[in-house]
Amino acid sequence: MESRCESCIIRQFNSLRAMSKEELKKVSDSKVTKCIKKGEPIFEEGEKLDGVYCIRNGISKLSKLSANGKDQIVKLASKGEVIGQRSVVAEENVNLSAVAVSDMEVCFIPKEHIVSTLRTNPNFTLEVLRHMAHDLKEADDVLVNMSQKSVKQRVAEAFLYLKNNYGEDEDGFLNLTLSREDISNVVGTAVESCIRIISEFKKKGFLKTSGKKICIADERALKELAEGF
Amino acid sequence: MESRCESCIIRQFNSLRAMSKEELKKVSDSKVTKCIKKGEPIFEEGEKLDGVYCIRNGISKLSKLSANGKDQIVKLASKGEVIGQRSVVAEENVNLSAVAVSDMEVCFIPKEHIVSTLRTNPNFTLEVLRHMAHDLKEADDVLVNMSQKSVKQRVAEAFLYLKNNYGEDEDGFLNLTLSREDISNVVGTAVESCIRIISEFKKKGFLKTSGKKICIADERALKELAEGF
DNA sequence: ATTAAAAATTGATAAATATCATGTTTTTTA
DNA sequence: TAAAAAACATGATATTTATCAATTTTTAAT
Repeated sequence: MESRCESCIIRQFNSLRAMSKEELKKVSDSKVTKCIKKGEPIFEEGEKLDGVYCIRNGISKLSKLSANGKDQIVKLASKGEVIGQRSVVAEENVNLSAVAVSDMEVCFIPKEHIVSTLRTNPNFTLEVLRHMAHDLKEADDVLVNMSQKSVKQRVAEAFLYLKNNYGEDEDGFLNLTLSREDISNVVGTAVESCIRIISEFKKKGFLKTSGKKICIADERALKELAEGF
Repeated sequence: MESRCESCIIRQFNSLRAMSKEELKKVSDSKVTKCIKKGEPIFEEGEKLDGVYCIRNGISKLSKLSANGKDQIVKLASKGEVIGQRSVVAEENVNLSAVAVSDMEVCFIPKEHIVSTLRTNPNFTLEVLRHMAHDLKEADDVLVNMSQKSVKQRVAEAFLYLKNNYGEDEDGFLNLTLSREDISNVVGTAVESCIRIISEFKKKGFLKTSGKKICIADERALKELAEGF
């Protein structure tokens, strides 16, 4: 199960691909692979991180607790993404909590290797910068959606997002099943409101369910709703 | 009025301070200083930028048009900040429009200089990366505020923000006066709702006005409201 | 200085969303 | 497998916020 970073495909999707052979070797020698069960935390808001986590498998929610006690999910991160990078780069405590929403396998990489490579390998630094620039744009988009779209539109978008990013199984059900509470925390709404909207979507034939699994039955309708027709 | 980057104090506040003497000289030789009147655009969403803008004076709103035709202000940028950097780094079209909310003086720096320095000077790249990491954290915070606080709380926060970041004049009025519409676009609400809340704050003695100028009369009350008491 | 246009304001009303209460179903645990 | 806990669901209601309409005030243009 343990494998070398040098031969890890996951790496190709993130900034680690800009590391040199030697740098990668050091990372590989010091990395620790961990299994994290659904529901378990990887790190918590406010902690000081000693490294970053490269996701080999599974999906994590990155969220922030607000003053009123609600958790806002800021981002979902999955295979190939590196989390904790922002706080290591900025030399600050993490501003988000990371909790597994499915069983995960992650590689912990001590920050020394990241920091020293940042200082010496401009290709790597630039690669990290590009990823961060991308994340920043996404954050802007999320903000605009949040402030300008209705809850119903945001719920519709959330399901489309889940389909586009994590796909569906052979029977057409979404691969990633989030609890109603998690969906509410992505969308930024009360759980009951979220549930009501899901019920409405089911009645209208936009969604179908089987147990906990959800299936997008009318993608076009959801899209039109999300875009605002 | 024209001056050399090498001796510009503004530079100390942004990533340009990590440039070497020679790099800075090239930048200084090719930069163009521009004056932008209140209300005029610096660049528009979707454009391809040929460089970045370093703000010497004045304040700009960075906003994004949503599908329903409303402008969401994502950030206010002022003296010392470099705008357009994200899109130059990511080699993408700008995702935000920049419009002056007060008279401005900016220096346009052709992107070649930024890009080549990014490739060769890891200190500079790291400095840009740190700034971007900071912006990303701020974006997360804004998102959480937006989704978890009421409009009233967000309006209160907006005024506190204006005071903390741009200060007040000798008579206690905010240095930066935004139109009601701009405030609404920061807060993400309808203009009428925003005006009603400002009226309420005036009645309660939290704010005072004189013509267009606004004065924070009871900062503690606004803070408590914003924090949620 | 006069007129036109834009910005600010207020009221009335409708629509969206949250909250509270309660019941059901599903999952977990002893 | 029974009991407890957690997740899901729905109704009733309150609260928040948006929308529409009309008016006043301020700013800009001729």
